[in-house]
Amino acid sequence: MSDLLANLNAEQLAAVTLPDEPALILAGAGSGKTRVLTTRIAWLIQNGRVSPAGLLAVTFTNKAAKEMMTRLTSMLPINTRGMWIGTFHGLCNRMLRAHYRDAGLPQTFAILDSQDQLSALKRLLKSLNVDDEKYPAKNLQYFINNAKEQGLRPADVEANDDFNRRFVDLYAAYDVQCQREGVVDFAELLLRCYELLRYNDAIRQHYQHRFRHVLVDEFQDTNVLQYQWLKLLAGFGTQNPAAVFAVGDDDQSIYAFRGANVGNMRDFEHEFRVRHMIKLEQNYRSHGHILDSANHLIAHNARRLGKNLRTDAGHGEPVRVFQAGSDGQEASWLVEEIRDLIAQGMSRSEIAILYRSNAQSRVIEHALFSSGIAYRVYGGLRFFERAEVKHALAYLQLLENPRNDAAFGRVVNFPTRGIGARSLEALQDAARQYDCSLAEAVAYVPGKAGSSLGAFVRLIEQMRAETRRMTLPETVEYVTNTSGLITHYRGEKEGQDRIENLQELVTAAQAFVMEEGFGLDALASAIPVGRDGAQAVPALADGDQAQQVLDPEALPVVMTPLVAFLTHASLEAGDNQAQAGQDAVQMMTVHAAKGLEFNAVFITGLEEGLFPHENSAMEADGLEEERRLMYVAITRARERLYLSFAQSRVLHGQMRYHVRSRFFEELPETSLKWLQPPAQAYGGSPRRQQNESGWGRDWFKKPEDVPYSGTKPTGGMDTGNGYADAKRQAGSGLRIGQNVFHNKFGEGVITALEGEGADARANIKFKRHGAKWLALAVAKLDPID
DNA sequence: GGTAGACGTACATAT
DNA sequence: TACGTCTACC
Repeated sequence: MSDLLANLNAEQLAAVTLPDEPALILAGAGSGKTRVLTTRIAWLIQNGRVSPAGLLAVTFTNKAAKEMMTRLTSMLPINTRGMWIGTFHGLCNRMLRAHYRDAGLPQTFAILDSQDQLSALKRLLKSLNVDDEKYPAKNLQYFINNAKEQGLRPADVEANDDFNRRFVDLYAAYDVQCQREGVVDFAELLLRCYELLRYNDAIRQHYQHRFRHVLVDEFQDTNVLQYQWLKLLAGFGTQNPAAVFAVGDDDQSIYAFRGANVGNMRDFEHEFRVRHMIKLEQNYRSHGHILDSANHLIAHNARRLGKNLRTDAGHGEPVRVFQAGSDGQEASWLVEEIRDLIAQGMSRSEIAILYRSNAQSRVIEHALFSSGIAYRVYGGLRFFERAEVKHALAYLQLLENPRNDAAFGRVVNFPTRGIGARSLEALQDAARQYDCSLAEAVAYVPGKAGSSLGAFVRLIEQMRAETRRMTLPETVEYVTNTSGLITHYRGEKEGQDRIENLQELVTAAQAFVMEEGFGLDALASAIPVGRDGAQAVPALADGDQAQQVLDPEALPVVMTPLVAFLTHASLEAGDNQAQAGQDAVQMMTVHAAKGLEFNAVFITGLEEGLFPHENSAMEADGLEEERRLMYVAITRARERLYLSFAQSRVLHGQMRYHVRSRFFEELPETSLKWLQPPAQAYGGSPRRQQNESGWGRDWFKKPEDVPYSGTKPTGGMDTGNGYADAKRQAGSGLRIGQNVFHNKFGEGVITALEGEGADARANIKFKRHGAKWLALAVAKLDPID
């Protein structure tokens, strides 16, 4: 029985077993935060303090939510699927689906991701003939999201000048457009759900009665609206509020740019009269020098709740610091250090390379690639964000809701059907005139344009009819074929990859229906009845929501497999690379690294202007946020930490010269090991002298070993080197049977070789992309073992 | 009406 | 580098 509590330290134990009252847990990096949160849930359930249906736990990322469910399943024999554990967006979506009518939404509302939102805004600005020089869609997007994150509708936003008034008007027009099209953006999910709870007494009271415990992860990253939502849900100010258990770390607040408000922690403490505040300061992750560095650094921030991490682990290795002449040298040094680590037996996936912005990854990728070190880059274009996948999803969205103008506009002429800009303009005019959706406006367009448009609408209708009795994977496959997408890409020279992604989408649909418990034979567009033993659907069909919400065990599972899949695609953009699971060095931004840990961590590009980023200087609290970001980066490391900066680097196609980051002056000198004399920084002065540990490798003596001398006018990593690489490869003896690594296709094996010199070609069978002929003069191949 | 190529411009972090 | 817009030409 007490198994759950075994191996918790005193602080953790106290947190897990707190009474049913508001609590704030200040959990330092690596202090077992997730463990405390999940053990708390398990303990509450095991001791009968709450039923699985009576608690709600919310996180920010899908990854964290999944992790929580996995751990919970391993602690208790319960099915977590029906539980209210998820992200803010996921949980709000779920509530909105269950109460779509009260929320004023169509049952099958679609979710816009940031990209979709931006194009919706561009469309709006165009239709209103707004000068996009003066009112750029991006600024408008920022304005709207910012307002929504504060819980403000257009009428609530104060506009003190004409310029701002225009923004407010556009915000209002955007909301009207979304409503007409039946789409909802990320911020709207939260705001709409908040309003649902706020203005509908029956629903609010239902959830307030139902959730006796509300647990919040990463509380420091909540925005104003999320906090308000939590207060409503937890019945703040009512007779019988839920116990809110908030876990967070003010030192790790790094999302101010998307509305995170660290002040929520203080507000929570005061408003909820928190009597239980527990600090988890015992760090189980990092060696001493690493932790000292983190503590020293973060002490430079003024506004903190105050916390100091301690560890029982020894000092470990000092933090290695490298000053490179250029970004290319920095990358070469990384490669050498990583080789050493691998030689010492560290697995690649335990090594992470972190950087401030995604653009920095390329030079590093190139160096790793040339050295044949497998790597994986997080971020960038993810699976569900790819153009061809989005096209297929747009067709699927039209099956659910033909009024979705975003989806309609995306594919009405893709593949091309003779519906050009002229026809579309006529269609948009008609839609405006009759105040209807594009699909409905088709009837008003005369002539040839009208008939081509009509044919498209009939195509969609036909697809809807034909897929009525299909399962989700069948529907996806049918749509990719019948839409003409596959045929279209077959005719394109780079089309094969896109076709494979479309096939992958079918596979993803198969996996999805299995994982989500729909099963392989569930119809795509039918609401499953009795799933998870839930009986939520019939009540909804009656239109009697009160009945449904009064049943505390009812799980509002009202999504059809297709709607659920589309939702999944919007809320979880998926992974970006095929080689998951492969033992590869991990590359990502510091933001993306939050919540993760690695044996060895490289923090690169530690230069003024980059990290701290130059744009941060413009924001209030900007520098402190950068420092917290650096704190997050440092505390990712368990055993080894490496810091590097380059005096020159190619950025946006231009050579830039940087001074090393001020953060170096904020780290404890005794924990650092400079790998060579800290030379005169550009425009700055050296603070440090050589320390006792001596110099590292002398990189400056062997410029010929450095793939990037930084002398090229542009980044140009693909130019020039290709042919030289090919010669080197030819010389290095590629042979049949040889395993190779390709940047794009991943691992493969050579099955044939042909031609010589510039004509040399190899047939390679790739694990994930099938067989391909690649010209050695062009393809970048590296032998692997 | 479709399409390929040239040109200009911008670009931090992300559910 | 990557994407939107413009232009020439089919």
